[in-house]
Amino acid sequence: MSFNCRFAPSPTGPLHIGGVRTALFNWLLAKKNKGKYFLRIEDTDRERSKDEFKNQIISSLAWLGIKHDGAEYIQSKNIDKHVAIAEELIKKGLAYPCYCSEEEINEQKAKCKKQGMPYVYNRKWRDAKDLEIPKDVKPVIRFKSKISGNTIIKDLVQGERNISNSTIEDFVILRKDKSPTYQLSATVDDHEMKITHVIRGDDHMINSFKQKQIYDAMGWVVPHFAHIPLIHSEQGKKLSKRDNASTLEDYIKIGIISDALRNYLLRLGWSYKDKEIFTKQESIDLFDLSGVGKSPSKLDMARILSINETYIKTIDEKELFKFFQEYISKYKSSIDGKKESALIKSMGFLKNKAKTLEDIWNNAQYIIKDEIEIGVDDKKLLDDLSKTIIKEFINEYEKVSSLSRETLEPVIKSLIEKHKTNFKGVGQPLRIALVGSRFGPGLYDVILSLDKAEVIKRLKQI
RNA sequence: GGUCCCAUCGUCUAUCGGUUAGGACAGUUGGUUUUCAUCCAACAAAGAGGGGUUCGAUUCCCCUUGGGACCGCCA
Repeated sequence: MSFNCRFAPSPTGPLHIGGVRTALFNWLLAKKNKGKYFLRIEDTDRERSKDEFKNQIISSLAWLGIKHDGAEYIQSKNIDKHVAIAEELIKKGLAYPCYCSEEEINEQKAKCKKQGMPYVYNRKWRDAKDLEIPKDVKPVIRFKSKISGNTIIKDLVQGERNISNSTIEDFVILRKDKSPTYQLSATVDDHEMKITHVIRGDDHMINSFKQKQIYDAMGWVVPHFAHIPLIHSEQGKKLSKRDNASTLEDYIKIGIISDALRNYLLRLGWSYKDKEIFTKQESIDLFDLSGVGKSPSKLDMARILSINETYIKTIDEKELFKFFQEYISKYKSSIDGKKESALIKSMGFLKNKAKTLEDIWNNAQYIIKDEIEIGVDDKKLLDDLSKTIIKEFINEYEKVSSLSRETLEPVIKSLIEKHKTNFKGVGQPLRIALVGSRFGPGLYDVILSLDKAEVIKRLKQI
């Protein structure tokens, strides 16, 4: 059995985190089954579709490591085919022109609302041989939906779903300007692309019932459907663009790395035993639609940060620096080339204090910036004894020829003994002078991460 | 309002009729430590309610309650 999956976003806005997960699940299912995963840009809403969003969607998915097979499929390029199918349906008597004006439709809706009844198009033109065709109205083409019986979809996630055909109206497949609507275009394209598995959000359930009828009308093979539960906001509602942290970009810009987000999204609505961390390969091997739950899940920023932290701690320093550099060049500022080697060396301890790449950026400021600022509270901690200790440290430090933790330790220890204090008594003033804050990396890490001249310069400023 | 759907710790989830209901994140407490963190350990935390079915229900069925999705010439 072949597996052809697709992700079909519309380029009318930045890529949504729910969409990213849908893409991930499609990709995973395809890869697991040695099938193909396609990307289809559904740009038939000409007013709202923008190239800028299309490009952003493609690069966002690339960032996540989801690569589509072949070139991306642009739906608007296939409009002629969609229209041709609509005409075929008309010929077969399975679609028909509807001459209701917008006002007429609106009246119907208002009437239904008033009566507390659900609105369904009244099928006025379905078999309207006797009706006089109005001259001034351009018709839309409606699909002749089944009136009686039921439509059943064996959903791979939701199980068997059954709906009475009477609740499905004769939906529009061609607008009055002859352009195809989503229901038609998506169905025709899925058929043409030989899509075997349609994985999409649960909000598409009704569409699948409608689309199944088009497949049946055309005598096409109906693909398998899998409707995955939606991702909810903290308020428990379908995530919308208005919610904060709803787009992929929102996560990238705070320094979430791609593997971590992939792992988080994978575990949102899907699970495999007690396993929490999945490499990309593991996720391909282990993914299965049977592991997808039926109930919607809420976004949990704390969990995202935690998984990100795990990944940051796990990956090696060089790779981490690569991610870091990529991140700051886009969202912060690029760094002086001279600082690079110091930063790479420091990733090892910097990452222990970070949940995000942004944390690393913040914690590395003392290396990145030439001038450090000492906070007011920290400045107060620098009393006369501190200043004496700093002066004495400078004298000893200058004498050390090869700098290492081993050569530095005796210096610190002798100062502790001389002033009958503890590590904090010596370490804190030095850290404040070098980092600008009493919170920071371990003292030896700090001293060794800076040039000797820089250390002396900063200490002498006190 | 109509149609459809969902329901285990605060959150993500495990359990596919028999478990002291497990794990992870967050939380609390304690320990390690060079500050902050990390790390380690412990604690606390759940089957919405009511009926069935069954020797036995979190698990199967029904009702109630709560929540959600859809109801565009958007996709």
